[in-house]
Amino acid sequence: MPADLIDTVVSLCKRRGFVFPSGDIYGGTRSAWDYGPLGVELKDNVKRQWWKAMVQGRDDVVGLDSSVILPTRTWEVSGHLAAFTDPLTECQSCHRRFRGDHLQEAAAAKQRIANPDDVALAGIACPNCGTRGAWTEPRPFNGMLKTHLGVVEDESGLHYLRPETAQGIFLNFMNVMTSARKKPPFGIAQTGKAFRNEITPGNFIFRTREFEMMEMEFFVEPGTDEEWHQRWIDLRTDWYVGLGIDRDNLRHLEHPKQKLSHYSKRTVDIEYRFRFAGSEWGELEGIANRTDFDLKAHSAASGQDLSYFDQRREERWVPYVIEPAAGLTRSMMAFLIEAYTEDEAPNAKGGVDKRTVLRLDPRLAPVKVAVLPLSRNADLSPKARDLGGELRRSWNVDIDDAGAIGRRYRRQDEVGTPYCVTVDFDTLDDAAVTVRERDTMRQERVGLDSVPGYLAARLAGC
RNA sequence: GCGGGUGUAGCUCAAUGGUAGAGCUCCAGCCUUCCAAGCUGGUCAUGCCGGUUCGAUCCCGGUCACCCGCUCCA
Repeated sequence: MPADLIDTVVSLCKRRGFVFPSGDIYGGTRSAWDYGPLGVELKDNVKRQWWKAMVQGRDDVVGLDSSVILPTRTWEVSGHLAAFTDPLTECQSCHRRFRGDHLQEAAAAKQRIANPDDVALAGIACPNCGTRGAWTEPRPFNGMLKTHLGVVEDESGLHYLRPETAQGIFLNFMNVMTSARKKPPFGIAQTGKAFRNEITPGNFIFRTREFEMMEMEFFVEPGTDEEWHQRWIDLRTDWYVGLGIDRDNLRHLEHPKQKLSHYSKRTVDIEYRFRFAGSEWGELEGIANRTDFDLKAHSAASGQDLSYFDQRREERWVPYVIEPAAGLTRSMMAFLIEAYTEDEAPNAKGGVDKRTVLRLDPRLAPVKVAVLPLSRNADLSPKARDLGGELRRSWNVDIDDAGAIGRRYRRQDEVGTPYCVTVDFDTLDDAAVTVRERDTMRQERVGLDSVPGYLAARLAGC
């Protein structure tokens, strides 16, 4: 395994059309990536597996697709406008940046001053280099991206792009609960884009300003929330393992109390061993107990009752919310890194070659089957196209008749295609083909008519 | 946004103040070709803008992008 595993995978992604830098011909734009032909398949497959596990596979979760732009009031009430607007100041000596209010709070506590605002920033020494009072004027740094609706760019048209998809779920809580005839415990799930004005984007598709999330808000009776929280932590961890992530490359990180988000009572992150330069682990998903914070806040601000009438107890209560919130592009990256392997395979010259294989779960593989005519001669290509066309009704299929057969096997291995079907000269006589499996390189002769059934048995759930 | 570093084909690496080369990849052709084979041919590059100069990929300025640091958190 290469030491610079991430670099190797990133390079593979660009070379084979998984991920391109966005706006490449204009020199690229900071922190944005486009998903190429194979990348969009892989990303959609991850999303589909999440949806199957979280929505279609359960009778207590339903789906939703809410809009990116919501009423501005949403973000005032949710607390994001306040929480995402941090006054940042920079030490002009060492150029480190700090939260101005945090510096004042720390100094106030030290000097036993009640109100942090009474502490002058000019008197505070830089925690990094010790220089006193070399601070720039604190400037608000807003983590939300702004846009203006309407033809006139004024304050009345100011809107924000959602920094999480969850709020669209809270706003639709009553609509969904009554129309879908659900009652707690039940959940609402959605996937979609979210936007954050990150200070430091980077690590390939790990942190970007525009990103895709998979979120589910699970509404439960107060008092049962802690039990449900733990259950979802386990379920979500098992999901990654079930799709091929080694349990040893996953860990749970309990958020310390003082670092909890403004809405959270307890948050546990599922982290993956990305092996970044600088930090080994990176977050895949946060599972938060959001309590009744959001529903209560929106209820109070809108005047709409967002409580549930419990017929059994004959009383109203506002549900607590357990939220597994996953980064789609982050888990895609984790699946890629986990799947990347290099081994050795004999070549036609009698030597040994490096063989790169993406051992993706077949459910995630961008291409399920490759159909390879051994030669372009002897009418093998038309035969292959006929077979490919038939298989295409069920799966994403690649037909490749260019170059040596060994090279084409290797190409498919590199992008994780689980099965290759080779049409050879004998096919014309015996109406059979060779099916070759990615992981074992095992080959089996299968009659043409049996190929769809043979593959269907092995690609169940794809 | 600030500091430091880096920008030559898709990748790895050359070279030069005066026509930018190679290997691999990729594409086409030949070959009854089952694990990156062989032979022939082909496509593709000095990030962008400006300055100095007869002439700039090379020197200078700006800009953009990337990498490292400032932890933002899906």
